[in-house]
Amino acid sequence: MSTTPSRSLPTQYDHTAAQKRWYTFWEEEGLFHSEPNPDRKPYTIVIPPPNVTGALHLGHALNNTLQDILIRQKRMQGYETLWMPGTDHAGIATQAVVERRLLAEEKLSRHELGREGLVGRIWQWKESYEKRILGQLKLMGCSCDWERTRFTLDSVCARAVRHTFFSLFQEGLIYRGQRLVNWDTMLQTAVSDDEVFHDPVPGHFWYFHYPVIDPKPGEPKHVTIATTRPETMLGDTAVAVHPDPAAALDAVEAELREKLADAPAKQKPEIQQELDDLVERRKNLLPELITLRKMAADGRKLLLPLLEREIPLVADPWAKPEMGTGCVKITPAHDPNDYEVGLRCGLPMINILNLDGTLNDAAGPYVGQTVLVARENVVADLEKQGLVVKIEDREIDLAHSDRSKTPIEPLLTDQWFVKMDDLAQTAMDAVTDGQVKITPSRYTKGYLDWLSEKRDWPISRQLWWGHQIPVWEISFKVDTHIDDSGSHIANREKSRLVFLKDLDEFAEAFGLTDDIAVMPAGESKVVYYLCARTEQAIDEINRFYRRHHRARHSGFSDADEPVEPYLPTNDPRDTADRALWASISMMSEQEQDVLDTWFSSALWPHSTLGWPEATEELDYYYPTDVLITSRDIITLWVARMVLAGLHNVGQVPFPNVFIHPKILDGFGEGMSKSKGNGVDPIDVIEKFGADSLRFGLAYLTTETQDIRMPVEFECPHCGKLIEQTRKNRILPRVKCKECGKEFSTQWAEKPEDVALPRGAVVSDRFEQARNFCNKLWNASRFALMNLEGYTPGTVADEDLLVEDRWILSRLATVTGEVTDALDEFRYADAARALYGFAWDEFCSFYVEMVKSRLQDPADRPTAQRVLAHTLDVLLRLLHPMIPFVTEEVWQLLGEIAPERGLDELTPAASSVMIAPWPEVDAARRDPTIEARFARFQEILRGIREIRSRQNVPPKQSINFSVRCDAQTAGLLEPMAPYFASMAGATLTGTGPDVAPPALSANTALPGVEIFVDLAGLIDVAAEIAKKQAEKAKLESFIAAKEKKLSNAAFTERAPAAVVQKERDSLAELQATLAATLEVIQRLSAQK
RNA sequence: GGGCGUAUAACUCAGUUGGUUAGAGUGCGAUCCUUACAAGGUCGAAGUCGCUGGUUCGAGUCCAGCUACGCCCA
Repeated sequence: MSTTPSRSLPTQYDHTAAQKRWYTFWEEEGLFHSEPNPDRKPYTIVIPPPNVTGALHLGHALNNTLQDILIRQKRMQGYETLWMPGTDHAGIATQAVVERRLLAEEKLSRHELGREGLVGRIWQWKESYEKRILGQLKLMGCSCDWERTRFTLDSVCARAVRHTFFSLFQEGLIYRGQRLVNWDTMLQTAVSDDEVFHDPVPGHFWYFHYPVIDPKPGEPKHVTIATTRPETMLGDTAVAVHPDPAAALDAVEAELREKLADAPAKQKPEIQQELDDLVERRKNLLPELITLRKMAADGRKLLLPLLEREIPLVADPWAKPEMGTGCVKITPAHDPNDYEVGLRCGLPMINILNLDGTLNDAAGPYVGQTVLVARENVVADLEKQGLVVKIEDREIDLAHSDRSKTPIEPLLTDQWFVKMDDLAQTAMDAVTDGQVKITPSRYTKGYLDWLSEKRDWPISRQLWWGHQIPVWEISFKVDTHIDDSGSHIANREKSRLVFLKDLDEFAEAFGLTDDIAVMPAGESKVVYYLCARTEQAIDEINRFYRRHHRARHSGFSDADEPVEPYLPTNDPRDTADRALWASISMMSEQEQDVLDTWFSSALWPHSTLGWPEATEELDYYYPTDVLITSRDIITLWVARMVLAGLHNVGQVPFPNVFIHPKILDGFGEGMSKSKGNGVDPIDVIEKFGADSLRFGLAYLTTETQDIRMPVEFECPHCGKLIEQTRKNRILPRVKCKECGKEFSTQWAEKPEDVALPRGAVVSDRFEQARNFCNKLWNASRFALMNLEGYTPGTVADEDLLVEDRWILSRLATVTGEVTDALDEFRYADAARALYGFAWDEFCSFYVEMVKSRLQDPADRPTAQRVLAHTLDVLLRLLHPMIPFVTEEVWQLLGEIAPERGLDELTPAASSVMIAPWPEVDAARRDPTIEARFARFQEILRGIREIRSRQNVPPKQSINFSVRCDAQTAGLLEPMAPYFASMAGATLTGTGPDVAPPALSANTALPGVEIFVDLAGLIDVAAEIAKKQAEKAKLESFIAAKEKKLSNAAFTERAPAAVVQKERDSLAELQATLAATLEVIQRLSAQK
């Protein structure tokens, strides 16, 4: 590109071409890649791996922009910088979308397709979305080391998962147990609490009678219970009543009375009503509850209707005497609270559900029916028996699966868990002792609170997409055993199995290597779990399985099998071994469940670096430097990464966690595709450019506020923006208000909708950033055009003019501000500092002022050098936020000014991406110059304001004089040319003796009075009006100040400096008022 | 119910340890196609800092209570 820039540079920055050009350039130059380099300090960030479930949205754009800004800055600062990219398999979420599609498009269930088939489909999905996601990141300009891209389900991560599981297993931190889980009957898997949302739905409250068996005289013949899920009565194993109903009512009443006393008047009636109800209840209900309580103590039983099962009446505080009937049915296998009661009271737990949500054998006549059908039938049958007391309408807070959107059924199932006690403590300690710092610090509390509950982590998921749990189960015969002579005996204690008490011996007996661990499943010593650490160990277990299979089905005489160590011989030991093998009654294949996705995500900071191998990367890059993520996964992910890092590597994964804001729409709601208010970063990039996307997001990343971003549809026909509302955002097609034509949205499914052109969802929040990039582009364009004939050279201080010294001083200050802000994750501060400097100082003043000097052959070289240098530093400061436009300009600047610098000439780096980050040039800081310059700006603004209010035509030049002290006069005189070029005003006089022209407009500033000679032009009436308004304002300020200063309390107690400041300020105001009065008088005389 | 956060111009947001007359961008009004930039320039209007009370010489800022909204946990 050696043509004259002025010819080839468009006046509008073309982001599309630049993005493609420079991203390719960076990639080809290998600038994203990092290798361990002992000569430099490392700086590492691992990407929060986006789910392969779907494409990236604006939240991801924010998350990754913030990471790239730091990565690019640190790279410029000379660190060996690694940004580790990758994606997450997101078990249930991904399987759910693929299953939904399978059903919609091919009418196939996962069971019809089979495990292998479904997993194959999900891999296809993963491939296409991974490609799309990585493509989006590249379009955004992310400088990830793509050669190192990982996936949480790839072989490297899988190895880390197996090793982690194995060591936890070996340490006894993993167990299998029964647990009430949230069961998704559609996907047929447990889902975690985080994957459940509650939605109020209209329902009923049914009241039933349960008959009492053999009531004694005076005792009720039945107990009344209420339920929202009648079918669960089939799993009831008790009815509970409060152990001390009177005391419980007392407590509630006391609380209500206290509340009543404190309540504001308007709430009192409501609370009083509650109290009245309570009194009523005490009268009508309490005696019966007390009787029931006694009956429970006496062991009275009830007859569960329909199934005719005897169930006990128990006493448990879960039964609230102030609620419902005061009695509550207990279904331990299908309700979390009842489960607790079941544990406390030692009740049987009867599961009535099949995994698909139909009722099982335990439901008796209702077997095979779905929950809803069974509900109707149960109610109908109870009605026939006259046991339904009443039915109330009621809104029910129903749990739904976030994945399938179907209601959750609580279900008791076997699950795998990680014991969290010690692990959680390590993660808490890491934060309390400062090894890990969370910014903003307020998120620390939530992290610690959550971990302190130390709830065991359920890690198994009944899914097919994920890391299959590396566990195999074997069980031994309990009825017959083998004695030393090899004959079967019934006495277990004499069995050869006694040595299985020692797990080492177990391993030895079965010839297991160190890569297989054994754990007894419970007390019985009959069932054991084997866990494999490596691929080889898995093979070994498979061989183990085949051997057992042979031993059981063909004995040891199978001549077809290749020779293996345990072939039968006449050796008595072999006989014993044979007996041992034969004693295995069942050996399962590998556990079918997979691990919770977060199990593999937790390892991400070290698994991606090659752990458990002692790789050079792990040694060099670990711990990473910062984790940048959003607040909703602090517990799910951040906490688990910390404890996994400590457990596996012995070091925290990162010393810093930065939690960034969430992006909301104009209604304050989170963005999501399912709401239709999601903005695709690609749409923003196409319309505004990647730099604008990035700068706009960084500009809004403040510490406390979420980012609210009203969104609009962009009409593809006329480009008009149509405000998005809650109504139109869910329509498949929207009509443009401007041109009347229709366009399609993400909801378009019908062919006639799909055929319409698509309307992008955008936000004009990015306009400011787009305009800023364009402003920078044009200032650069000006510089490039005026650098023709640039000769490299240092600049002597005495050659610098006021504006040079001013801009260099400001540049030094801003460099410090931006560096500090980024160090503390204050992105918005950094962006705002740069925005203000580049636009209001560099463009609006420096560039304007340097124009005339560039026309003067004598001044031109110095002006060019300062201009080139300032632009150079500015580009470097802006590069992390807006990498493309800065690179575009950097390259052009490099052609015309390949060597730059004021004190020392330096050849420009081949890319701004690897140019050194600017250092604060403290020697250039000059507060005096900055203050003087501010004075100049004030006066300039005063003149412009007069021009404007007097409607002086822009082309007409005016004369002005300034009455001021000699020092200010000395400052202003050299600025005369700038008043001419920037305000079309000729300076005709300065100093204390300046007299106002006969007809003039004036502006009074502290210590300065400006007179603009407006003979023949002035609108006297307007001017007087203006001055009168000013006078009134000044007078009110003065009055306020005088009052303040006459207050002895103020002058005595406030710091002297503050009081003096007020006095000075009052004096200035009074002087200004005097000047204003003088003008009014003069103008009035002219009238 | 517990925790965290937010409330400042029509909109989106800044506002450091309390201290002159509370700022920016968008939008609005006026004006200008001045050869870097109309995605621009210049100027202007626009605020009971959610409400109530307290601390203080002084509160957008600190404290308490209240209201509204958002998020997290149960």
